[in-house]
Amino acid sequence: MQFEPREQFEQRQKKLEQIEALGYEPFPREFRWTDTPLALVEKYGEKSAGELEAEKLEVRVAGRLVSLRLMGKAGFAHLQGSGKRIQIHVKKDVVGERGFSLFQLLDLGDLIGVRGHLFRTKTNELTIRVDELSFLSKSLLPLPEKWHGLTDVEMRYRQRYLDLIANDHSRQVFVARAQIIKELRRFFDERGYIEVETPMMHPIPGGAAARPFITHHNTLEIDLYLRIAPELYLKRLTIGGFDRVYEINRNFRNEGISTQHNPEFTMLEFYEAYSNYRDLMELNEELFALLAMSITGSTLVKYGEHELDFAKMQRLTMREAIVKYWPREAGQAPTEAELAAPGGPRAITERYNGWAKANGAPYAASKGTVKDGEWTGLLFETMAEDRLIQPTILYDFPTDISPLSKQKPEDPTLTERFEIYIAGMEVANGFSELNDPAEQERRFQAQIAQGGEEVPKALDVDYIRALCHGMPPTAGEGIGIDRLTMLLTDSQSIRDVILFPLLRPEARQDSASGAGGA
RNA sequence: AGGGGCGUAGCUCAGUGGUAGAGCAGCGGCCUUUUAAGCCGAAGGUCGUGGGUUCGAUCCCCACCGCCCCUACCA
Repeated sequence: MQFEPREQFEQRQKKLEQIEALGYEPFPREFRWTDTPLALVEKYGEKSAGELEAEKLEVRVAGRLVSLRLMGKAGFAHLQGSGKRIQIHVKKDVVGERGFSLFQLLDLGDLIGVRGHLFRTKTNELTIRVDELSFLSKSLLPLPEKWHGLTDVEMRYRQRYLDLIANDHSRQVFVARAQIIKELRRFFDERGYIEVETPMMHPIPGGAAARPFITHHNTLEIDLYLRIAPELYLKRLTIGGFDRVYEINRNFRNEGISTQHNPEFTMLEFYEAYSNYRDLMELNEELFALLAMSITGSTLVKYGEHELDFAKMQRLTMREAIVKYWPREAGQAPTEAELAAPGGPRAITERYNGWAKANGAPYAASKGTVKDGEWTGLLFETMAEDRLIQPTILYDFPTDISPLSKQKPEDPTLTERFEIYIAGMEVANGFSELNDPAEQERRFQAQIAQGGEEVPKALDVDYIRALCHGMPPTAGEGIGIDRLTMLLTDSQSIRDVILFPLLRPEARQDSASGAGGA
């Protein structure tokens, strides 16, 4: 076991031995505390020096040493815990010879506990006069620099614990993430939903279009796929009588990595029997406003250069969005009727691409797609998606790109499906669930016939059989928790809201590989 | 995968074709109300890795590794 900086590592190990020689346990088992640093600041932050003197309250607090100013026979330091710091004052004539020897052997980063009482210094800072010092754990490696903190992005991701110690903002983001998930649970629990867990390893990966990760089960001697969506299992549960279910957990998609994509990401999926997609739209408006309010304190949320208004959501059909965001420079915008006509979307895409390619604008890459609905989806993505900054419900998706959604009764080329776009990101996807087993089988077969890496290779016969047992009319939706967290914490990269985002494993260059005995 | 940028002390960063500096942290010394503590002293680097050009490379060129951004794939 040997890590850089070697010299400091060895010095600190020696200090640990000296601490042990003083009679302190090097790795004690517990510390009984009365308050966290945060609790002290909250409880006594307003009390005057006189009030504190009169009460002479004894407190016991544990934390990490994050600043240290030693002056001969006394010293000040800050203990960090619960995201806050509290100053301590250690005097030799109070803690005694042994206690002060310990204090002198401490390094920034060490974990200690103190017993003492509160007072205010000359500069009026709330401080603990330490009567007794407890050694709790040694930091053998130095903390990042105290003033600039840790800014190296790579180290912030790889060694997130350092980021969390050094950067309070980072800690706040993950606290907010936890609150978001808690609020989501509360929201759905209150509405009679039951939380479930469905398999992460699927024999047939379904419920979305994505390339899966492959793994293997030894005893069964079968390949399994890390799930790309829980959808098909959750719908089996609505068949089983769980009329309102949700699951919050990871999905895995073997795709690229970007500021908006991590190979494993967290989704909330929920299903509500006897409702349709319009009901979900209303539920979403309520949910997003409530979340914004409870996490940020307002329905107006700063995100980068934008101020997002979660109090209202614009609603647009996909065709309306194409008409609305059609670039003026590309000539006359198509009409919705043209987009609805057979062959229309393809002709319109070709017209648009002609202009886009001549003018260096993004164009709709066809990659072998042929159906009208696919052209429509491409057109939307090309010209409208990243312009949907304010929360927008985009609805009425083409059937061609919505294999699990129920068709609109008046227009079978469209489905009762919507997605929510905020800051140009897709954050939710919901629809009236297709529960006609024959139609579902047709759509699956069509997918398989079309082929492609993102499409299941085999028909999920059990799912079709489940539908044959009768699924109630149901509306279901998935919400991307990582992206939602980005929006509510003003984070520009998904890696800033995932504690340990996937990075390429670092090549071991130092001797740390010899740490096998740890 | 393609394009652009970055990689110098443990951390945050300067810098130059003649083998490197600052602040903080660390080490030694002084200091019992300091707070980015101060003062004095000493130490710390195969300048991401490997080639090449050159009398000489941390700097110029090439390749590789890692990270970031954009594009592509995708939610």
